[in-house]
Amino acid sequence: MTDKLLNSLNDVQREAVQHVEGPALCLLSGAGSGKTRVITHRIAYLLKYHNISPFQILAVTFTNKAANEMKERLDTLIGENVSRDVWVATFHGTCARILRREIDKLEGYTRAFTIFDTTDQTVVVKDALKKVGYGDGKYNPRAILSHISRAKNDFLKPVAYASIASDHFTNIVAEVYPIYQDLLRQNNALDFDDLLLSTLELLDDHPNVLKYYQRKFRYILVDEFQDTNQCQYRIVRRLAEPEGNLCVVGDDDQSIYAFRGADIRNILNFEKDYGDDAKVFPLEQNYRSTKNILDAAWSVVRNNKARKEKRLWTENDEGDPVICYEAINESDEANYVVTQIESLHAEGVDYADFAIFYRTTAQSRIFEEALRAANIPYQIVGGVGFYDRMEIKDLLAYLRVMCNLNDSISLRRIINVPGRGIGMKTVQRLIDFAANERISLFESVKRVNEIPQISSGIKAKVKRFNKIFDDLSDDILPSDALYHVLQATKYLENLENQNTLEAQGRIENIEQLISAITEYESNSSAPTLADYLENVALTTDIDTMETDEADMVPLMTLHSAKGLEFPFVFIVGVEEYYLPHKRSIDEATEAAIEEERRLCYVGITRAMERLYLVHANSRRMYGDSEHRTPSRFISEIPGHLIKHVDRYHSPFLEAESTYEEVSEDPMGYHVNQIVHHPQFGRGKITKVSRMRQSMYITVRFNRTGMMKQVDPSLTQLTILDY
DNA sequence: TAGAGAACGATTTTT
DNA sequence: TCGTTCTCTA
Repeated sequence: MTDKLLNSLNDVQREAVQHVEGPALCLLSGAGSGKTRVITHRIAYLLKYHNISPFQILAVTFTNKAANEMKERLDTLIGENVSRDVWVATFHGTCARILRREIDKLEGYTRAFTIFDTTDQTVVVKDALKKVGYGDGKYNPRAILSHISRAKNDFLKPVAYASIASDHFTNIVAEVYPIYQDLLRQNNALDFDDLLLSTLELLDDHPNVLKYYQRKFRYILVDEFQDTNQCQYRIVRRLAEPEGNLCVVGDDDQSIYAFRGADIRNILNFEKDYGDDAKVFPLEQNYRSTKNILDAAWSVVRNNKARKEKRLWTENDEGDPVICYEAINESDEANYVVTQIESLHAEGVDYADFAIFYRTTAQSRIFEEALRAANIPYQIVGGVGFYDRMEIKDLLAYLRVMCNLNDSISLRRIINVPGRGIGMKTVQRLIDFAANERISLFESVKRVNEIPQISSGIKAKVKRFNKIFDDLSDDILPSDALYHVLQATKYLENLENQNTLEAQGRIENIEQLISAITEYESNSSAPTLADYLENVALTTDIDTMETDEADMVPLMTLHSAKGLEFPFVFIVGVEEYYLPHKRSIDEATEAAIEEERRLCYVGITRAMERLYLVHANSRRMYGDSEHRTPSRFISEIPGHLIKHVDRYHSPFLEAESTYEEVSEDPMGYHVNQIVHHPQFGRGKITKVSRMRQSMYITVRFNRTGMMKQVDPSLTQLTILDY
């Protein structure tokens, strides 16, 4: 039986899975080297052969997507009965879950706490700025927020931060930070950083709590370890302290979130931190890309100084050279990509097998337009999230107030939504009253009668609003809460009356929200409003978008591309000022450029079969045309791996003109036949063609999803089915 | 209080 | 240039 679990692994993977004794384990996992496979197999191995209980395992990821994927793989590997008891969650999810049980041990919080997103945070910072007398908009709330966030990642509480504040701006931040924190507490709210920081505080200051979780989690696994910040690393170290097995998996070359506090030193110094206890396994065999793509990726990333020396290898084919297209301008760039997609699609490549990556979200527009014009279905991955839509935020704000009456930020959002005649002045009076009486805004709304400055007509309106929250049971189901709000506010009727296309879209979104809530309730063993809202707060995009179903070209930023793979990849805007980005160049530090180089590396290593690097000589920027030069990263790829083309010299298009599509090969092969290839396995014929005297059969292989052109006179294909 | 024009500012963003 | 946020006025 052991063999069955370990059979599908290569030697290093197997060793890593079986290395159970000795606490610290670090897997230096290159792109496409099967790390999720190792993590899941390791969990299965612990459960099956080391008698570990599933309750004792904690697996932490960074994204919900990764967590879900891991859960699914575990389900198939060890069965749902066992896998559901393994704690698999994101860092923030893990912390939220712990805090949901323990937070009343921290001063000023209750278990009904709300998680504030970036929008909420910005409102709070603006309030805090006003409070300390900088309400004139001189300071950018987002800049202040990012300083506060960074401070929290470094465990700097307001007092500690104030003592190190040096220049003018940080001194302002030092003034705002404590007020910001007070406001959060008054709202019974935590921001994303607080989830981590408060958990760490809880573990540090409450030995009983620490002991409980240390005993519980005897085996801890951390995915994407290169993306952990100091706080996250401290949390897992703490939990793993006694005997705990800490297994981290990561790749320093794929660390691209330094701007969010990720600290590459965590992975570079892991061995130092754990001394002789640390065992490092490098996973260097790549199962994803062609040799050429892998070599190109390496030739770029090797120029970084802050990295562990390693080089991926593969048994895959050499493949095509990297295609570097020099476009005249941004529309030529978009046209080229679309033309390539069209002609490859005509050869049988699915739209979903392509991907277009760009550095900045603004770049997506021209590609959207070009794709739309060419009637090619596409999909923006990770764009404006479903939960960021206005109508969804409004309705969820109602639910948030129901759950946590102290959440004044949400209350303020909805007090006049839909419009009910409670204006800014009235709201300000309510806020002032709350401040004077040292009560929450909700309490102030309740006691509106005591505010003389508010006219009796408006008082009635405020009372009518307040009534929405009367007589709600504590354990109201999220769906019932939503129905109650929709009914009490006539939100849908309001939209229907607007009779616009936009309103129609909003109504559809609300319908989607209803089904999302229903789905949550049927999936959850104990659905509560607080738990639902937590799920929403910690989910970026609606994960129910079935990417497998629809055949669309995905468009995304290089950041969003991490963890994914596609047969045909276009990286666009590979120019100085985009990649590396102007900001990073202006920073003039080695570290900033190295991060951009890693971003480029991540993009390159997504490609399985063919990679296109596209750059334009000129580009319209903020109005006028700008000259652009190819990225320095392109020149880091040696000549034999890359083929430079432009509008007049396109090798693949040229080749096509000599191709002639035919209905059947003389040997009897035809389209849609299922065939077996000695090396690649089962596949389906998508095209039969002739170039000069030779026949070519294009086959799409099931296992890899790759398209290959096979010469049937050289390779033995077995016809399996029709 | 809502809606229209001015003013601003434009990397990336797992949670 | 263009999309979002803010401010002022009807």
